[in-house]
Amino acid sequence: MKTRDMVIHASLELFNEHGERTITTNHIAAHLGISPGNLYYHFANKQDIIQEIFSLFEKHINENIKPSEEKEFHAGSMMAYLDAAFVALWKFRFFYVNLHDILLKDDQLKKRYLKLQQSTTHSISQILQQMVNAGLLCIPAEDVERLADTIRILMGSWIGHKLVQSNQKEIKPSELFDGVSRMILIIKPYATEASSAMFSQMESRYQSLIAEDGAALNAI
Amino acid sequence: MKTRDMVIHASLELFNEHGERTITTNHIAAHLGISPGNLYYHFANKQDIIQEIFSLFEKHINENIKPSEEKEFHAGSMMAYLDAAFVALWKFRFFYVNLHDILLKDDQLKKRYLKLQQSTTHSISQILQQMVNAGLLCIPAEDVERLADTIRILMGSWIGHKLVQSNQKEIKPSELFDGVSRMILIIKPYATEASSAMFSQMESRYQSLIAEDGAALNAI
Amino acid sequence: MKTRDMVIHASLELFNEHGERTITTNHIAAHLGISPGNLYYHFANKQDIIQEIFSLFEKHINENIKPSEEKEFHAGSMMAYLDAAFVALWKFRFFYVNLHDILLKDDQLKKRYLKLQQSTTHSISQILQQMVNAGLLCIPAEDVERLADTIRILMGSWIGHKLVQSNQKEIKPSELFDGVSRMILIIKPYATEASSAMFSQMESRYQSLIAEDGAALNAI
Amino acid sequence: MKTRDMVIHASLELFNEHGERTITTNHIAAHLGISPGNLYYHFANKQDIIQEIFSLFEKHINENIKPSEEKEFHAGSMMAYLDAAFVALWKFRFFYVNLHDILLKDDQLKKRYLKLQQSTTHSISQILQQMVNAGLLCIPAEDVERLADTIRILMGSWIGHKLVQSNQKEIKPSELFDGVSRMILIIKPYATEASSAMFSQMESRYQSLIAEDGAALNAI
DNA sequence: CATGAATGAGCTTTCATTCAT
DNA sequence: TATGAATGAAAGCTCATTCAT
Repeated sequence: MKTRDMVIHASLELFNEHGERTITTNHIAAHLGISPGNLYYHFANKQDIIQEIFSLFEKHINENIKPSEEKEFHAGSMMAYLDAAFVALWKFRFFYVNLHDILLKDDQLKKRYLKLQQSTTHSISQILQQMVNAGLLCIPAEDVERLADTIRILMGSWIGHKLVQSNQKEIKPSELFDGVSRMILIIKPYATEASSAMFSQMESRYQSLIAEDGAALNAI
Repeated sequence: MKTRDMVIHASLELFNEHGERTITTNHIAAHLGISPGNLYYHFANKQDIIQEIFSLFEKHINENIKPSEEKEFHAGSMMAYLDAAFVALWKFRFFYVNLHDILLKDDQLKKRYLKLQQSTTHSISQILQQMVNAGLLCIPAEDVERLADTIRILMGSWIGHKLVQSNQKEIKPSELFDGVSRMILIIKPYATEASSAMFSQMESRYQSLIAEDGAALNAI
Repeated sequence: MKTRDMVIHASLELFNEHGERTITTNHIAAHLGISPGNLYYHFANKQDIIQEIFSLFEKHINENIKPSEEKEFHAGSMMAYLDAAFVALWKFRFFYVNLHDILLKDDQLKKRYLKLQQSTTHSISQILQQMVNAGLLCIPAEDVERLADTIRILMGSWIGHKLVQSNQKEIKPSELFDGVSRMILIIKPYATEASSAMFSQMESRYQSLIAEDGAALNAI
Repeated sequence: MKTRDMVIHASLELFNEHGERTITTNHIAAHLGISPGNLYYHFANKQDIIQEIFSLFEKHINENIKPSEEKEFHAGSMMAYLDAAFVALWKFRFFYVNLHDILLKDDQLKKRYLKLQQSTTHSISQILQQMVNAGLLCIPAEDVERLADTIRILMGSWIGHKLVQSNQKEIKPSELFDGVSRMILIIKPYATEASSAMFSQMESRYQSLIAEDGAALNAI
């Protein structure tokens, strides 16, 4: 791997584990066994590294998280979306955990973040609307977008809260599943008769995953 | 006011406005026109100040935010609770905005925070249960606590997200009301026939407050 | 002496001896046996120190270098002025030797410098005019100011050039006198019959001082 | 053009425009679109580049600035000399503006500089002596060399002072002419009756050039 | 209670220079 | 000849904290 990429990945790793505030550029360089000068040969400054991590985040999302494009709605597509979303949040958790501080110093990054936010809300809206169209949900038309936005906010804060609650630095996959199940909890009351069985199935699937504390996501 | 209290209040103010990361102990002392030595006479270190602010937060919550103790449920009691909660979050917003960093270095504070969290979730559970008992909500018994917890998380992150989204440092009261209305959005689908009118009323009340961009909370 | 003043004087000394470019704030602190933090407790940054040295320079000039206010011109007053001026330039030589670099980064200081320059030119003009009025010089009216300005420039660059020419870091007082004698050289050709004797005297005085390589200024 | 020469010329250009202190070897390489390694293949270090620029300076002077070799003195020859000298100073201005710093670290260059200085003073002496011989100036024999040296110093500092005084990075040709006119101002009082008309002519020529702010030197 | 000077480790960043290819 | 990644010492500066008074 090229030094530049090594820096990006090491930074992500260290930021995630110890927080962006704690990790200095010297820490990163030392961790990789390179000189601080070399790090600054590849990046203009610390923010620049963060921006590059954010680019990785955007790429990850574009490649892994897209609402299904099929006309017919499959129950699995929502689950797939949520699973993927929580994995993404976990992989880039330092960002969400320090959102305010990071965006405070970097207007450009803030703009990129807000754009991503918008498109995320849009994706969630789309999924909800698909489900409405399929007769699986019954949401007042004027509430769809606000609901989608609320779900997005909740997703973004979920990992931060889990991280605070558990004393370990590592999060267990089951805790991610718990996040997903909260989203389902929010959506479920809008279920129609046609879909309530499906939601029950989904819930029990996640409950058992949580119970198993499964090693399913170990490969993350 | 005693120096000790002045430090606490000034710190809260400065942390809220500029972020805990930005505000140094010297800033606080200079802002008050006292010496750094004096500040450290009253506090062991910066964390100590934050702990005291947290005490203030606890006190504020205990005094202002309690689920109604009446047996019968009044629609107003939920609104009162939510209003008060969002005002509290706004008053101590720096804390929620930097939650992770602050708790990372301070295990004792973390414990206090987790305790407060628990009791908050409990309060929300209680309110939900009261409403269930009053026939206003229909929530599966096994979901009440998880729903309450989810609402709490959402509340805790609301202000952080608003702060990121709006470019101003100040938040408008209407934005707090928007937060409340999101909570209602989450609860509303559980409404029974008996209460749907009430929820509609509540919603329209907040929508108009948001529209007014009311000066109602100016006295905060 | 207060730390603040110690820093100013040590900086002046070190800048003069090794050049402003070479001397870092850490050098200054180490030289005084104080911590870098302490230095920055007293000064906002390196430029701030330089500004304070410049204030010292202004003060030195205001206190020591003023054209005589007497109506009648005494030969001694010009000599006194020139002597004092060259001593001042010597004392603050680092500034003139790095003029361009120093002013490039500091617009405020540049303004102060330009102001001082103006008043210096004005002082020299005044002296020349006094001598014209006293019938000691014969300078076309339209040339007085340009001549004064030229003399000022020459004075400002004299020490720089001497410093380059001599290999030692120290300058000998005789070299300052050489500077003065150059000024006299510039003015002398404008002498009238009435004053040519006086100029001869002045010249021979400085020639003998230069020859002596006198210890006269050792007390500087 | 060979890489080596490209580096020399680009460095001269960048040093002149932004100052030697500001321009790094990496700037130079980037400006030329070559690698820093390549630059260091051609030059041992930064000083080496400066030395080469100085060689260019010497060459420029030898080719363009020589006192007329004719026995008889023409008024034009002094003007030609001064014009050429100021153009040379402008072309290599970074050197004079940072003289002290540059020579401080490089004894070899210092020796070369001192040699050039001597020969310059000699040239000016020669011109003055020619004019004395031609009965155009009346300078005491013992003053000729000191006067020449003084003129040289003044010339060397002229551009530095203009650069400080004007806020622009560019100097106007008229400002160079102003420099020349100062030299004439220094020499003029030594004029004999036979030459005073000539000096008046020269002065008015430069005054009008200054007034015109002429584009005459645009081809520099 | 209060002052304010002082500490010092450590931060981000720079830049002349080197060296394997 | 040329590349460009890499070095590393050192720069200016910060800030939570200490301590003599």
